[in-house]
Amino acid sequence: MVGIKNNQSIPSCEECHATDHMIFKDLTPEQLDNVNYDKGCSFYKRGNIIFQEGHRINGFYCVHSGIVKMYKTGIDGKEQIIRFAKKGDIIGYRSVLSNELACTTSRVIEDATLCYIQGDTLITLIKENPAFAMQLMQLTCKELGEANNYITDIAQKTVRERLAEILLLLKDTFDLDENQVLQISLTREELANMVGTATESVIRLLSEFKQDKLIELQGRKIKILNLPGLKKIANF
Amino acid sequence: MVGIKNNQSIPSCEECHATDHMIFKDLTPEQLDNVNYDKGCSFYKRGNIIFQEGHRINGFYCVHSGIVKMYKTGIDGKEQIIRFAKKGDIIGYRSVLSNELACTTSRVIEDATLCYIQGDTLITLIKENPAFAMQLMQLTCKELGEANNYITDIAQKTVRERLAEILLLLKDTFDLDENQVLQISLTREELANMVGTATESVIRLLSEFKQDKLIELQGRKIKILNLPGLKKIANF
DNA sequence: ATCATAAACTGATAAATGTCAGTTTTTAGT
DNA sequence: ACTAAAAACTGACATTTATCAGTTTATGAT
Repeated sequence: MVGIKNNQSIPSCEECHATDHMIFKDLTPEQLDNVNYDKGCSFYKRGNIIFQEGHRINGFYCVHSGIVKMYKTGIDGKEQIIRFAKKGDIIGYRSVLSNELACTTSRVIEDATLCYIQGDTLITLIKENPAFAMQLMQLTCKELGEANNYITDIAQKTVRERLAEILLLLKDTFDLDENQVLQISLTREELANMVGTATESVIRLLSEFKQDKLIELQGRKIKILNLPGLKKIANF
Repeated sequence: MVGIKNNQSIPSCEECHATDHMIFKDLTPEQLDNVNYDKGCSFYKRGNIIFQEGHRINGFYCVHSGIVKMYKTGIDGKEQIIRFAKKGDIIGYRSVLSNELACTTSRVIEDATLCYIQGDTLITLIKENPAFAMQLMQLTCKELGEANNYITDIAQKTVRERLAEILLLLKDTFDLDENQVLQISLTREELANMVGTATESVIRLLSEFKQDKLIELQGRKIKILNLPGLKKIANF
């Protein structure tokens, strides 16, 4: 069955399906079709909130385009960015599976289209398709491993080392364009909220990196000049 | 089938099964019996290593008694303790599921008996028993949520706040005895490796907490005198 | 119970990072 | 292109935390 809802405004899962890390890659054509048919799609502008920490969500979202940041709100409302989601990534599934309230807020940082899929659909797929269940578990385990690494980094590395590491992470996640410029635009405050430091510290350290010819700065554009140098600073 | 291997030296899963957070609680009696039959058990003395970061493990362990610490080794060999495992907890399952090398080392801190279960057994159970699969996913999701909380804490709270929080965590995980003494014995260095700070800082801060009548210290025994006071410091 | 060893503790000092206040530049929306 | 608002930047200073070196005490194996 091909979903009759498919039209120009509702992108087909097929599009995301090409993405290599797509979670639905183990679904049968029929199962994928069902997801495609059941889902709802929305466009979100930069700054929009998809869901908020502490709220109940009954389904999860799949990012079709754009970039979403996931963060927790800590002391004095200071954000701690936990991760980003881009095309093919799913967000909110943790809350559906563990039946807990959302533990992060997700906010659009680059205009995005997201598909909403009912929690029941996820549960049904897990029961019907063990390969999909394994895929999902592996995703969760991978995220858990990364979280553990991040804990160790924040606990043991200096702010300088962590900032270098975050730049490398951003490079791996969002790539560089042909001029070696990071393909994501973040404010200094957002960088600080990833690193876990004060905005002023990020500003000062970026300037240092620039002076040391490791990077070049033009507004929010960050050009990577010396990758090995950054890796050395980050202890990689 | 009741496993013929069961004898005094090999504890039955039934014993752990009473533990409320036991992961195998959704198994059918037959499935539990299979696990019980297939498993191998070993006794480990304090200080023994169960498995090591970076090594391949083909199965996972279930703690029957004792306490195990899981840590990553960071800069200059400094440990970062990620979590503890006690009766009924399973360790190493993340590596089995994600098919990655172990991302932590696990070392016994209180003499322990652990059962070893083949990875295949876990995979089979996931495929056979969707309820168990869900249970396991929920465990992973819960750990992931906790990891995210921890990231935010380390990134935003002071060492003082984190130490108070760790004392509260230890209280919740290992309880207090009738004299309000923490039922786990950790060195100052281990506390520092949980908090993510220097040993000397933990020593000084514990002294401060003692002076402020929040706790009492006798060697490694920590007696909680003022729980609300600690919660206030930890921002809870 | 003893004893060697490891852990706990103390003080002095250095280094990293946070905070605050004010100025300049950039960004995003009309 | 214009412009208000937000973000980026700078410098001075405060605070926290780490480091180092040395002393005392507790631990756990025999």
